[in-house]
Amino acid sequence: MPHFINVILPIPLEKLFTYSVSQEEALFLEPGMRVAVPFGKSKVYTALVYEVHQAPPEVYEAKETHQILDEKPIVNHIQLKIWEWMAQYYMCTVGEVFRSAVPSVFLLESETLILRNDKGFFDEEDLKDDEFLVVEALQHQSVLKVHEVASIIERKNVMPVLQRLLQKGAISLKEEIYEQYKPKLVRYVKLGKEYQSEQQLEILLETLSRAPKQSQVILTLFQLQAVTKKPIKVNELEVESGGSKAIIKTLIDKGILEEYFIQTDRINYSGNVESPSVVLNEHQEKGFKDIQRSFSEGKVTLLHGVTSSGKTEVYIKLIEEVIESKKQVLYLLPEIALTTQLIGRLQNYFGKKVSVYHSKYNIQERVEVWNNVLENKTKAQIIIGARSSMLLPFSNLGLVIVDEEHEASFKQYDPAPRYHARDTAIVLAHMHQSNIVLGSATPSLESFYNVKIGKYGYAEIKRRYGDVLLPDMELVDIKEQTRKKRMKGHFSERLLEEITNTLEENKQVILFQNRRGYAPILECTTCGHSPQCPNCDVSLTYHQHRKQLRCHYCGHHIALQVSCLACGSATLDTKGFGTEQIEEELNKLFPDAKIGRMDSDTTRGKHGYEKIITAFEQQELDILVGTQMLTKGLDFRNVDLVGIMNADTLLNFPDFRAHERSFQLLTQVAGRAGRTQKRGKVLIQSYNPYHQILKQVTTSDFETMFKEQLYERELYKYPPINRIIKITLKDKDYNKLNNASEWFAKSLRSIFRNNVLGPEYPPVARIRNQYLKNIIIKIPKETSVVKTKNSIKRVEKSFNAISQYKSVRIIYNVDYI
DNA sequence: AGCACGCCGACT
DNA sequence: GTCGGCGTGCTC
Repeated sequence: MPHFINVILPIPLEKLFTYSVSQEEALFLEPGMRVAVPFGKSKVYTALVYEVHQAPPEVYEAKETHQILDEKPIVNHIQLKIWEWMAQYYMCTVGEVFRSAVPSVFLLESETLILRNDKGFFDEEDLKDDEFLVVEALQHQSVLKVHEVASIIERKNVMPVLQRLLQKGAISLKEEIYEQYKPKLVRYVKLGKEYQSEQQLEILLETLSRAPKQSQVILTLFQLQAVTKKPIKVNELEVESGGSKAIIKTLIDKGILEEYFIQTDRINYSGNVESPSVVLNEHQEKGFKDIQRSFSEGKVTLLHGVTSSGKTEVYIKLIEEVIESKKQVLYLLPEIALTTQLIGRLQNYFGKKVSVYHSKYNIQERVEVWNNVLENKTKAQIIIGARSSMLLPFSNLGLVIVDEEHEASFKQYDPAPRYHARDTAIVLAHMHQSNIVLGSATPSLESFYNVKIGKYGYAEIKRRYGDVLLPDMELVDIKEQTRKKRMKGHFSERLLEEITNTLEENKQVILFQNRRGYAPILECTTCGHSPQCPNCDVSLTYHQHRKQLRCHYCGHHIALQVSCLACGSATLDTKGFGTEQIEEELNKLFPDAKIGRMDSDTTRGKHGYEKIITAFEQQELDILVGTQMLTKGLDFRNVDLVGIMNADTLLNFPDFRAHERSFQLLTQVAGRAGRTQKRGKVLIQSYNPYHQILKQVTTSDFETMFKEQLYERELYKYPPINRIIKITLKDKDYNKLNNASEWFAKSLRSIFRNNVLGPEYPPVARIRNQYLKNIIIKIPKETSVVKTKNSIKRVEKSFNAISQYKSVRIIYNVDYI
């Protein structure tokens, strides 16, 4: 009886693929193990076993499995279940989920290697010039890679040449798979075998008497060994002896020292566990009790705590209870809120049980966290991480925390799967029968709505920690000020006054401007022209520090122009402003103050934030200018004043969520002020200070904001009352795209009537020379979401049957944010 | 998604 | 003539 496996391939294809295996392999294999399989003409892919069975495929012959890559499954059955749910719900393939769920090193891909064919006999005379070049190169180098051949013969398409060489018997090809994960090895040294005894050592030192540095190294090693019985690291020896790498290397080469390697873990927390337990104040305690009550009813629970109310302590208390029962904990945060501050705090309580997982960690570290979770190790009992950490191989989740649940960055935008980590985590928690709490100072309308209709439980903390008052908020009308010419750059008199006062009191200031760079657009005041990106339909953004104009979509950049490209006049001026410009203005206005800037330009890299945050914490900086990065979970003790440079850019954003977002963002930024004792001050500059949202922010009136926004969403059939799916069509041919999207929208309209919007061009209608058009489908709450998706898929099928539209890409974004 | 195959215009 | 660009179809 033959045996087969159905596998998931990491590509956007709906189907599973069937390969044949031997009986032994069939007995050994389990779902969740990786296998290498041949796919297409020449490639070898990493696939994941989905099922092992004996039903031969009917219409084709299954290829043989190339190789088994795991001894045990690296993915468990709950993961396979959640992947399928994600693929179904977010309208993508399981393969795409597979690709983004596992660390990239798990997905080995083959590379074609070109080898010399020693057995073959061929006539060199018979070779063409480029063929000869390859053969010649193989005389010096036993193996070549395809791209190396390309550079040798200076051509792009090398396969025909290689095919000819293969036929002539000059070369052979090999598909090699690489295991990319390398355990971290630490290098140790010990004395060589012949020199272990004291006598021999003396003789040795004698012979080295003319090499004082070398004998010093030997002596140090001897002393170190006497003190500790542990192995001696090379680094350690180098530092202790004052020797150099070269000296140690010489000794190793001579055989006097012997080097060896020990595999270590990259993830090691070496700090002390300081706080045995948290003590909650009465408000936190009440919140905690409410959460527990809601959990006992089996409900998803929203923790609504004002900024600085100490939600983290409540989480810690919840975690404590769960780890007692040996279950796993997942603590999800938006990427930008994953700060050293917070990680440090959790490690203080839970020490080695905490592991961190997010994209700034290198792939090797991610593999280790993955394996630790898979093996349910104690060191990975509590995972704190961004969106993708919910895809780790949990087998035993007891608690999921989604902090800052309102954050839009929980939704993956590109590539597929375009999933919302909060919503998916709820499904995941359900599969694990785990509790889940969503926390925020400014809950999303979705979650609060779910509380209102009784679907979610609710807990609240209304007071700030230590009973500190919420900051005093003031709106500043900059329209009036601009008219009266009272503005200094982008600063109103009120804001300057407050900054001066705050600095005089030796307190710190945070200024918020939700735009990085110097100014978004460079414009000619004579003709109104502003430089555009040639590949995308956007104006280029001006970057002061590099004297460049850059496109934020495709990375295209040109040097800063002196005169207008259209009319030639030297009357170029900036329009709009970013953090960089604010920083510059501050330097002039407050020459004595130390000013820092925090945005994605200044916080590159794994430890990017830390430097700036630490500097500000330790009061090396007086004023910190930043984008929304500033809003997340940072706890600065000495900040008295928060200034919002311009609230209007947020409010006028063309999106149905703009008002909700503005409320959240402004409230969160304001929450950075006065977190201890003294009441903080917040100034919001705006051209439109009578805007409802601004009023609601200043009075912290979440309920009214919620009611008004919900009313509007209901009126215009937007979430949370209705669901929406955004369909993006993409093609490089403008006319084809227009026809195709009209066709698609028309077909959809025949089913969903006026619940179809568009097709419309997005704000940026062309990116990387690809034109874009959006269609939005609103799904009324009484309608089946599954049926709707099936109907859409059917429309797509007939669409794909039209040959002229085949090249048009279709992208689904379910619950588009 | 990748990749081969095949057709067609643009050059060595 | 050959190269590479792009459209099309297929992958167990």
